[in-house]
Amino acid sequence: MYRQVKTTPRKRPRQDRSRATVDTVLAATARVLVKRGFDGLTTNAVAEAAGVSVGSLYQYFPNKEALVAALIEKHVEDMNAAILSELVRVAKLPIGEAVRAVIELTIKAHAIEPELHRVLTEQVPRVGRLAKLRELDAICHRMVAGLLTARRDELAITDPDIAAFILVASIEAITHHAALFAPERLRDPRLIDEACALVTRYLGVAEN
Amino acid sequence: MYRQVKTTPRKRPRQDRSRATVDTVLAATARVLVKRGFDGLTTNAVAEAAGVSVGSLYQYFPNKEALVAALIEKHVEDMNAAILSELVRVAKLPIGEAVRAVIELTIKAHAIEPELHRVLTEQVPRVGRLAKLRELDAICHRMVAGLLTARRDELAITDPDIAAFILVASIEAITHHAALFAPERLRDPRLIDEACALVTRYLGVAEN
DNA sequence: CCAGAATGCGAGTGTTTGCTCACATTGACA
DNA sequence: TGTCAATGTGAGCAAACACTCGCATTCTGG
Repeated sequence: MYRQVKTTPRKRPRQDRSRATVDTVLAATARVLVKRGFDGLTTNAVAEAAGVSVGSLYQYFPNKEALVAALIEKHVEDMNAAILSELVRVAKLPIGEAVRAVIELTIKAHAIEPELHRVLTEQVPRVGRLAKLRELDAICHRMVAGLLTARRDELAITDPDIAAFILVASIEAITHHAALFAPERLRDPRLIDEACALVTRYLGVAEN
Repeated sequence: MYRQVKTTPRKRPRQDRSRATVDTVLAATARVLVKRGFDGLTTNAVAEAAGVSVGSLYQYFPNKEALVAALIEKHVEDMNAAILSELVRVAKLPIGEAVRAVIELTIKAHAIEPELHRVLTEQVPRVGRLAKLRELDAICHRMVAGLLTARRDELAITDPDIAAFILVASIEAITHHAALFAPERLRDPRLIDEACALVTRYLGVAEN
């Protein structure tokens, strides 16, 4: 249906030199995206910004799509890692605190390269890159569903799966929306309080 | 920062004939987008699909951007209209019913040209088209904040503005997410029940 | 019925840009 | 130190595609 192109690397970098090249190119891709926007992202521009020749770029990325795909993958992995790494610790806290911690984690994750995040979500077509997003989304979903199931007796929910779906979508959207449209709200403690209230009241947990 | 191009029509269609052309072209744009994706959207392809020459197309749309901009504008207006037109009626219902009605309206709005909706959200860069989106979002936001304020004494909220922000973002996200990633959920009454629960519990309204 | 405006046409043009390839340089390993 | 693989180079090619322009057709108002 949609034009689908290969985004797997053409060649594996074997020496340190070439690994550095790959990193430089990816960093340059991010810089060009932020500075010139998606329209201004040409392979020549990226190569120039990276201080590398187009040829070298094409040694490791089969096409422009692959460049963007790799960048998106890295970015969403970084964001997800920021949340998942702490989720284990959070699991041990009392529910009220756990909820707040998760929300604050989500906000913190959105503070990772925010300009890049904005460009990626606003401008970059997600053709053929949704698989990864869905995958990470599913991981989040399962983790939250797990947390809810583990404490099921403390909560007023019927189906942990549906509850997780609703909560993940809501918290993500509130954070994302605030980050893009009203960044000042993210510093407003009332927003965090209300987001916590949304979750705790839904879960039937006593508010502190 | 980003490349910004004019998207205002080059010429106003004055006769019925040309108004029909404009409509045909827009409809063709939607068809091409759905069938070939954003990458496959070329002005020549649109003209051909519309059974019109490229020249005619350029009489009314100064460039390809304008084509897409007009389509997006129409689509979001259609979706917003579906919600706003009913919102007045809803305002008179008892709160529990009003909440459910709004949620069902949101779902119904997402059933308007769903394939087009998917392509527009997944593939089309929103460069220079966010103003309209923010504007309509702000309208929704104000309407909901108004509803909340009007019934403030029945509700357990402190700031109707923040509450509206949270609720609009959440309901939109739950619906959108379900529509794109798990359409079968939209037919699951439990999802709607739980979404209602999320809102009513947050607002401190007794559940039925 | 006619003149001028509005609309429609589509082959062709100019530019942009993704990507290649023939060659140069550097590193690994014996 | 020599050899081959790995890596780097960038001028230039080829294709795609947005957009123009000179002309044909249709409509409108008098």
